[in-house]
Amino acid sequence: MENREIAQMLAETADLMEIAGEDPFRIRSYRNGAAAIEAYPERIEEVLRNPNKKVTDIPGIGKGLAAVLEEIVRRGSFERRDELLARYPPTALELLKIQGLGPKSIAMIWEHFRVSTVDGLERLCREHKLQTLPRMGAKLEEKVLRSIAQYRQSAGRFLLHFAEQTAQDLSAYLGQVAGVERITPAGSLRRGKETVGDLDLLVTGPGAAAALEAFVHYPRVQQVLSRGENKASAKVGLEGLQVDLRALPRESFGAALQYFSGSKEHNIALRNRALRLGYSLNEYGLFRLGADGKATHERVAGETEEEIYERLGLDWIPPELRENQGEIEAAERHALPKLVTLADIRGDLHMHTTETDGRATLEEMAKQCRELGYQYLAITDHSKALAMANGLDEKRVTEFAARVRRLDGELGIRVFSGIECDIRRDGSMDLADDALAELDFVIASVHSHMNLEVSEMTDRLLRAVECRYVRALGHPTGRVLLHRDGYPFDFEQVARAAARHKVALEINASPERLDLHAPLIRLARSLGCKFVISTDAHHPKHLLHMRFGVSMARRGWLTAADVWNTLPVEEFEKVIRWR
DNA sequence: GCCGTTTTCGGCCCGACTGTTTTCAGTCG
Repeated sequence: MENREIAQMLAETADLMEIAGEDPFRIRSYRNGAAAIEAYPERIEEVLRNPNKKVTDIPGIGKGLAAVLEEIVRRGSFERRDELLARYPPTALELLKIQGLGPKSIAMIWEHFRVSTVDGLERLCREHKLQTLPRMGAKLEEKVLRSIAQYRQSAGRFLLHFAEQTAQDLSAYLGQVAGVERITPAGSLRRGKETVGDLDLLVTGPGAAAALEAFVHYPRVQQVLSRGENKASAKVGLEGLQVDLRALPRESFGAALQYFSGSKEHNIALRNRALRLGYSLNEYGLFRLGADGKATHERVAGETEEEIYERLGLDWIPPELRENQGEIEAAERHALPKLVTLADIRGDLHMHTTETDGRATLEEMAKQCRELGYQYLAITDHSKALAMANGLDEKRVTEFAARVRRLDGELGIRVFSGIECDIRRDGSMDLADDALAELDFVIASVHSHMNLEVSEMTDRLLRAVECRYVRALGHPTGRVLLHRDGYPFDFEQVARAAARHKVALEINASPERLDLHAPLIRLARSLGCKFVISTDAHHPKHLLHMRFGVSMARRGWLTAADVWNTLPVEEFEKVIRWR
């Protein structure tokens, strides 16, 4: 079993314990344990098997959880979890994802109505039965109905990094099949879309058929949906991500890659273009049209994507741009932007340490940044409004900045002192000016009061952007993927102000946020904004999420020149010290 | 349940908001 799945089992049990009203500190231990295991670089199964190692050496794992881990690995569950699942149906966990309902309410709803599903909950709200329970009223019913609608929208989709991980695991497994030449992800994963509905994998080589056979016997397959000569589909993993694996002949690999990468809108436009030029395009290749207007068997392209685009009079279009948002016209004019790449990134400008809610020290984070080949980083812990994260007050800011200055240069990498400063409800900064003035890089972020009126939220963000110490606006929309929409505000107005005040908009690379997204990036760029791409890392391994932020930037048509943290350190320093 | 230890049990992040109350429980971050 994968660490991620073990962690999920512990976290779910913690949720169930919360519904059962158990000791909150014990629940927290389960959550801590889950986080520790998820972040642990080595497979827990291996650690348990190795007599020279102890799982209790992992911080957060003691005797109790060690026994639980052993039981999970041995039989796929553990006693406490089984007991709780006998008391509460597993669907009750789903209700926790409905905003406005917590464990106490879910327990009460279950006790009173024996309702534990989203559908059942919706009925209770519509029939105004929820408000018969203590402390629940009409407003809550409305809120829950809204949350249910939002929840349904995101159901069945998966975060980009989860889909990527599944693709990598599967590729490693299928790569061992003899005669497999290459395995390539297509679909929205290849386009770098922030969420993925299902995973398309293409496999070529003489062993492609054998790969299909191996795929349906992949140990993590939960359910085989279909199995043909050229394609197999299955639900993979406990999470049930649908994977479609297609075996392809080499001569049509490019056509299939193009076809299955999408987007649908891009492909429709491309096929229309092919028709106008006297071709027919499908997943097997680009074929010449006959005198009758029907496709002949004369294949003029198909082995690579490049030759297909070329035949259609287009430069090759990077997958991230394939949304039929002007990329075909630009490719025709040879005017596609030279998109920013991961290799362009020279620093990471948003991360947390053990000083607040991060899991590694400032030295550990800096070392990891150096290993990634960066020239610089900014340490940006939370400010005091985020009490739950042990945010820094003015005194600690000053002390911490001094520590950062001492460290700067010592590890062979520039370390800038920074803060992720909360924007208070009225738009003022959570820290006094003289504290902010000590820092090199101030990110202003909203973490509270997210349900203000549009005008109030807009004014709040405008005031933050106007603050002379602020250099970047952190995760500007506040969205959390599959969980919460961004707060409403006049983005255009704020972006204009950011451009005017030389405040960069952050593209937050954390897989749960990926905020900003493509349409807003393009809009902001057109208004003259600059950007930073940062990971918001709370652990050294989160620093590797930079690639997701770069994908978002590419989807937003950005070049290296649009992104501050592609600058060499001397130039970057000039940019942040301009006032 | 973990941790650190004044080695055997006490402490473990908490403030603000919301909707429901009429003094606060539950939720959120």
